Amino acid sequence: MPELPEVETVCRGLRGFLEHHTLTDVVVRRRDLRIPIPSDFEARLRGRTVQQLSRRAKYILGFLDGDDVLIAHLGMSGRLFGYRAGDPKRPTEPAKHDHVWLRTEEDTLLCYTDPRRFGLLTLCPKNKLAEHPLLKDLGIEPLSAELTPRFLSDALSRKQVPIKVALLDQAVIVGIGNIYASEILFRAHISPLRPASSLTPTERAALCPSIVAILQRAIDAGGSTLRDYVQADGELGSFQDLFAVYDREGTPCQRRACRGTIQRIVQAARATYFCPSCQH
DNA sequence: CGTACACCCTGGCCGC
DNA sequence: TGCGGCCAGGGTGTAC
Repeated sequence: MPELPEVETVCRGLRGFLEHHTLTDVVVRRRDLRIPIPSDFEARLRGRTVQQLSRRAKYILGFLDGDDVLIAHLGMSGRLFGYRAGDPKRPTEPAKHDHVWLRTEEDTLLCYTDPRRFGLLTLCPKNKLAEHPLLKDLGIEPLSAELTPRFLSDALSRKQVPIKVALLDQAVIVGIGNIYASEILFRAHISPLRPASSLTPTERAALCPSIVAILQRAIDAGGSTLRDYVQADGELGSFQDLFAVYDREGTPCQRRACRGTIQRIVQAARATYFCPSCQH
């Protein structure tokens, strides 16, 4: 499900439920997620107060009082829902794929749901976070000052893979997933088929503002709602209405004065959408 | 080292 | 209605 804009949206939505609140109850129904939930997970969480929620790449990090950080990843199909006491939508029984239920001292219920179980929930001591295997090789945050034309030039000049595949590489820039990679390249007028190292300095420079603009606009829209993705409070994201190319195979290119038709191709076993007429 | 590919898992949809 | 095949927003282990 989630790329950076969706994870950022979920993280922001969860703050009102979790930040400065204490976990009073932890129930794990399935431990065999992508990484097994540790056996001492419940004991280490119970009674802890969430001091701060933040996002790193596509991970949500919950900094607790005490030694630990809660690490959450939503994989392809993971969701996190918060329900206040008295919310009519609040479930009384776990749904089929509700793997973890958390409660806070004010009786907020937090449900972690993930049918495909590509996501994960785990804990890491704060002083080992930087060296955690899931986090230690992550690249730069695209919505930070680290993203510069200079950085992109250096990083892309050494890569032989197509630029679309390079944008998905979380060791270079984090947070870009399969939807936004196509949208970014459309905005930058760059063909997804171009080897990353073949981009001219001008094209590499054009990529930076496209990355920022697409991700920021998607965050502003509350992320994209495909199939049944919803935010932490159940609201729908709307960036899917602004897709220029993703999932639009066969439709006319929206670019002014372009008469092209959006094509779907497969790269690294994943769908890529682009306009062959105005992306070169 | 970088790259290519299979695989992890469940569910929805489409065609027969 | 049932079934097989394909697809899905992510990430990793393995083989070259």
